Amino acid sequence: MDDQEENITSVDAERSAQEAKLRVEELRAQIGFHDYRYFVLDDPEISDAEYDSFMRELRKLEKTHPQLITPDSPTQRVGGEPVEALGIVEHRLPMLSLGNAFSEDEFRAWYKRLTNEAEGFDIPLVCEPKMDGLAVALVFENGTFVQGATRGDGRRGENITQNLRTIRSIPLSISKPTPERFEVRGEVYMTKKGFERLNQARAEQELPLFASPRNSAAGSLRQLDSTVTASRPLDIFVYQLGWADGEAPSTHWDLLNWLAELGFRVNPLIERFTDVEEVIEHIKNWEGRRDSLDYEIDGLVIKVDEIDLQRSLGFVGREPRWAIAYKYPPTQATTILRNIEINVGRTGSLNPFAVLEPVVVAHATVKLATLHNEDDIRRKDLRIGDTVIVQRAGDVIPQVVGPVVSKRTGDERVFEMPERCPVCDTPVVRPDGEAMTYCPNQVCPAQIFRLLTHFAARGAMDIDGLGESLADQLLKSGLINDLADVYSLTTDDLMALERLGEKSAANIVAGISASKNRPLGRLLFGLGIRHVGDETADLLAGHFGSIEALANATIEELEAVATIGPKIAASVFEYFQDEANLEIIARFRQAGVRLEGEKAAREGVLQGLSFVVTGSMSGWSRNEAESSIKGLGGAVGSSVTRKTNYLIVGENPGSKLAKAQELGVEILDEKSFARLVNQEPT
DNA sequence: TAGCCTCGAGTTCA
DNA sequence: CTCGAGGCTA
Repeated sequence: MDDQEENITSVDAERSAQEAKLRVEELRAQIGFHDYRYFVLDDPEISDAEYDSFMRELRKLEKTHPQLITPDSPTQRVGGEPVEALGIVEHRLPMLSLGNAFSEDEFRAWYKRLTNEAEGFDIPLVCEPKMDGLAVALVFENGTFVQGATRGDGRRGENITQNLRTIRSIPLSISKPTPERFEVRGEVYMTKKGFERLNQARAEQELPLFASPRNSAAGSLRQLDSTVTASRPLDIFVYQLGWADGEAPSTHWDLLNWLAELGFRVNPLIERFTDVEEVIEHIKNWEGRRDSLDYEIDGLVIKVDEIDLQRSLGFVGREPRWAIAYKYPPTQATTILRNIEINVGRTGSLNPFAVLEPVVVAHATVKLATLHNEDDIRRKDLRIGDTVIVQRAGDVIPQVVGPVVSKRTGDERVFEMPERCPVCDTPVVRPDGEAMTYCPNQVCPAQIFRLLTHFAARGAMDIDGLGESLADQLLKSGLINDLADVYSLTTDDLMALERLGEKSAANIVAGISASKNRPLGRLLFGLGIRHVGDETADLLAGHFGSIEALANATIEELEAVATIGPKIAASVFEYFQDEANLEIIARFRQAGVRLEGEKAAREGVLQGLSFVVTGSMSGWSRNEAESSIKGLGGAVGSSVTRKTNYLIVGENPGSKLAKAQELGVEILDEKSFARLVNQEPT
């Protein structure tokens, strides 16, 4: 009897679990559909009450059958534990930036270059508003949203999947057939209204206000606790397919429509044109109307419609040639140029900057702006006391555009470059033909200070805890006089400094110690040799393999390296002729700082060879290809020259192929490349 | 020698 | 993000 009873209940339980599963799926589909109607189409089909009752039922079922909860359930948009830190996501295909056109002429020039390559045919173009928000990449697997990331530096971004799930117009699962895996790109933004409401609420709670819709969208997306993100009025427009394992439409226009059909929110203002003149008309049209939108845009993006044509147009550097951002003039403000002061850089360059009467431009208060050099000030005819026009380039970097001449009173002073270094009083020099004026004193305190902070900075030796303020203290106290002194610092030395306890002193010493093992390229970069930035430093490290070898290289040997010309060669050569520099390196050696390259690089099979990559490969991203070349000691160039040893050709190669054939550079296809680096594509 | 492309160096503000 | 400058090709 007992047995039978148990059987019956377990059968019941099974049946009800089965039913619950079906009902849960049904509810999710319903809710997904109504989310789409409400948040994407802005055209709800049912009342809020009906919607709520679906949600309630789903929550209840999930509570009694927790095994049915999946991450793509609408109940999971909000919630989950706050995370400690946002993870890092490598983009399978880098997220690039766009070239800019600031005028009709620049835009026409861009189009002309396209038509030249397309043999004079008219090229259909698609125009879309350029949202002032944050670019994100959304990855879908089997129709389910599985990962979302910020653009970051383009190669890797932050994992904000949980935060993106809270944006209701992003479908968590797609009911229509989709490629097995694909990535959609879009811009997350906040409406002007939403931003104002948010700030109002924050003002009432006496919380600090956000500066702009863009800033608050950025802040909201980077929350560690997604419930905070959920409370922020974010939305998204998708505008591109990153990549897809499967079929996708062959024009950008069709692609956008397809994305819309899949349930993504696509900006309804997107238009397609077959004639450039129409595009220009459209651009002009929108300039006046941009304020009427409830979101901020900083221009329009114009893309080539044909995706095949996009592919064959390819890229220049990090920018696609098949798209351009037409930027509306940035917002400007006028203020008073109070003074022009001088910073002394690491290279001894005297860099004038404007001290401005604080003024709000594009949501930020501007007080300072770089003025680059003497010529620039002359060219603009800026005088101290002038009323000047200020803007933020790319809505970020403050820039003095020029004086308002009509506001001159006659009391303005013309700027004169000082004749002596403002820091060490050494007479300055301006080499022939150069725009910069320099303080020639190699031990000018300003130069030493900048050199030290550069040495310790992130891209160089990356010494934790050694920032500007500590560098300043160390130099002033005389604990450090040159770079090598860094490695003789003790915790006792540091504790003698103000406001430094035992713990932080120990941390700094540990940071210094950890920096001894940085790759050779980082050290070379940190030395601050003129014309040797991070790229050239890596190149030299890979090529020579050790400081020793580099120091002993002749000018000819240096110049033999691709992209090293007479100037860089001379600069490097001279650096190692200087006794003081050699002594510092000797002391690095004593302190145990690594002065050799990576083993892989030095013994790399591609040592001394230079490569250029063109076209796209199926098994490698460009980054992967380049890093495996570099990992084996090879150098990667961006254009084919006589010094190039191999051109690696993927699908739809660009003009580099022709050049390589012309110059007789050896050409490798993907397979032979994979064999060469002795590694199957990933 | 001009023109294109990259790299280097200095920079702002939240 | 900007400008300047170096390297390289045409």
